[in-house]
Amino acid sequence: MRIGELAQQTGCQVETIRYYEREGILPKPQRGQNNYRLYGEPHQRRLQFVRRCRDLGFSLEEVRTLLDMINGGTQSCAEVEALGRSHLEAVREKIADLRKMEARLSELVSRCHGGRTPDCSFVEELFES
Amino acid sequence: MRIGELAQQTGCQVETIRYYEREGILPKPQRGQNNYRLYGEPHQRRLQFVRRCRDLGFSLEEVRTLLDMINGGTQSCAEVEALGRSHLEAVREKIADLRKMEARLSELVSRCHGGRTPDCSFVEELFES
DNA sequence: CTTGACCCTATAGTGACTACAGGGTTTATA
DNA sequence: TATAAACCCTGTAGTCACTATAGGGTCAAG
Repeated sequence: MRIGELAQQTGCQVETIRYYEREGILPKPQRGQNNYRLYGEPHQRRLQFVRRCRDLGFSLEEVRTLLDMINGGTQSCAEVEALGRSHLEAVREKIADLRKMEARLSELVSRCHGGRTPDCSFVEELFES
Repeated sequence: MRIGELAQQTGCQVETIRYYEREGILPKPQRGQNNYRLYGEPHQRRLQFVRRCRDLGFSLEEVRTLLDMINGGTQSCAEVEALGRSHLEAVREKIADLRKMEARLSELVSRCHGGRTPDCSFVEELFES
């Protein structure tokens, strides 16, 4: 199939697929007489793997690492697990950060009573505290 | 004070301060005979405002909007509140996203029992599901 | 005087895309 | 058959919010 269909099948943009190829995340596919890329199931499965990892917040570098582990053929589930746990920890930290942000924003917003007053506690606190 | 001291006082990098000036977030300061930037308290207070907004996850564009509201002199606390609430909502959505991510990662990781097995459920699920 | 810290401008790089320019190929329709 | 729109290609630049580097000037302390 051509790149447009692969994009549809995987929910990944055409341009992103080309980007992944340039970055070495996807191998170069075969080409037709017209120089169009031609993809088969292995490419599709690999791209779906990449997208799932990305959806889980893995960076491309981490995805690359995972793919290397798999393709090395000497994949150790312990290494994969370690990467997964490390990333899970990062996600939890990010959640914690955002929760702090949320709490502070909630507080600031709750002190807003709207209106056309020149004194806005939201702004005042950000300027002073 | 010079830029290095302003950086220290505000916890903001020298290069970031220059960047903010280029982006129009900070007004151009006066210069000394040596062409060094010279900052006073108004600049410091403004930069601290910018940093606090950034720490709360506001984009530079949103910061710019807030500053315009304030400097327009016709600031309406309702507008500020609206921006704050909208942003708070975005933060909550991001948290929800991350929570989903966390849950999925937790699930995948919990199925990992380590070891040198060629069958890694983590990888298998990402390739197949 | 020397040297290291500080300052300056201009420009490029980061990560993960996304958009655009300019041009070729395919497909569906009149 | 002709046409127009959709699709494909490569190369390059832009997005966002910084961050780093190159090359050069100024200041302050020893």
